Amino acid sequence: MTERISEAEWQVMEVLWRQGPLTAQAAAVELAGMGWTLATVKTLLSRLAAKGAVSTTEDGRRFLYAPVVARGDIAAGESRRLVDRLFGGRATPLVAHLAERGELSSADIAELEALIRELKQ
Amino acid sequence: MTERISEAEWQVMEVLWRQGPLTAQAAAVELAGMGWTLATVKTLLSRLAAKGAVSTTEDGRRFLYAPVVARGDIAAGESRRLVDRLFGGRATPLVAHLAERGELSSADIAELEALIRELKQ
DNA sequence: GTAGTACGATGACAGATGTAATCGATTCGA
DNA sequence: TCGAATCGATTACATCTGTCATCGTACTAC
Repeated sequence: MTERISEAEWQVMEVLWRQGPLTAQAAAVELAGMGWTLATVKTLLSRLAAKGAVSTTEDGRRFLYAPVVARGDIAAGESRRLVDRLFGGRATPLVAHLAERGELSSADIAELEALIRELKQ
Repeated sequence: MTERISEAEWQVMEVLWRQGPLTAQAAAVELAGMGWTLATVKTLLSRLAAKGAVSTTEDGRRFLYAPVVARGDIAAGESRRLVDRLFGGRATPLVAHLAERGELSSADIAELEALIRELKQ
């Protein structure tokens, strides 16, 4: 459960988080954009099951795969890792960095402003 | 130069960014905290040189290794990747997420507020 | 009932990564 | 001058990742 999830695996998790329990087949359809074969999707699902990130429920002859870990938990972990590694654990430099690089639109900035106001309560 | 830099390699880059050109020996001393042998540090430096992330300048019988890529460029790329992957490319949800998880101290929030004010000019 | 089809399981394989030992050449100290 | 120390280079090797093929089995449609 504390296992890392690779980037390809993350894509698979995404559809499970969005679409709830799915068969491998259905997941593959949902992942058509990735250009993977069904075999590849099955491998990724197996690996996710092996590391306890998804559960398998028998549904006749096949499995329904459902996410076990919450998206937010993984996202939190990965964000933390990045912020620790790249910005000494502080979020402000990250935001400053994104801003500096023009990665923030004025809409983003407005949104952030509202968020900050909210956080200050 | 567009090659990714692994996590272990990043640690090596850190000392090069901080300490300027260094010999493998000196870098290893600087990285003592990682619990790596000198051999490991040398391997990482070679790999970084192979992918063009550091330059090697002969200094007598050994090399001085210096960073070629800017820290900010790598950080930007990695941040972007993470934000794209986890938050649909928008920074606000990342900040909101960190806030939600209590990852932001009130000092952080104050800092962010100041930053936002600045960004609005 | 048998030929195809659809499952999950298992095996494959190359490239990246973490971690390190060893090697051939050189230099330096005694 | 000769052995020790030190370089970078080469080799090693297990694990992880991306990507997929194959296999044994069970069902489905004729």
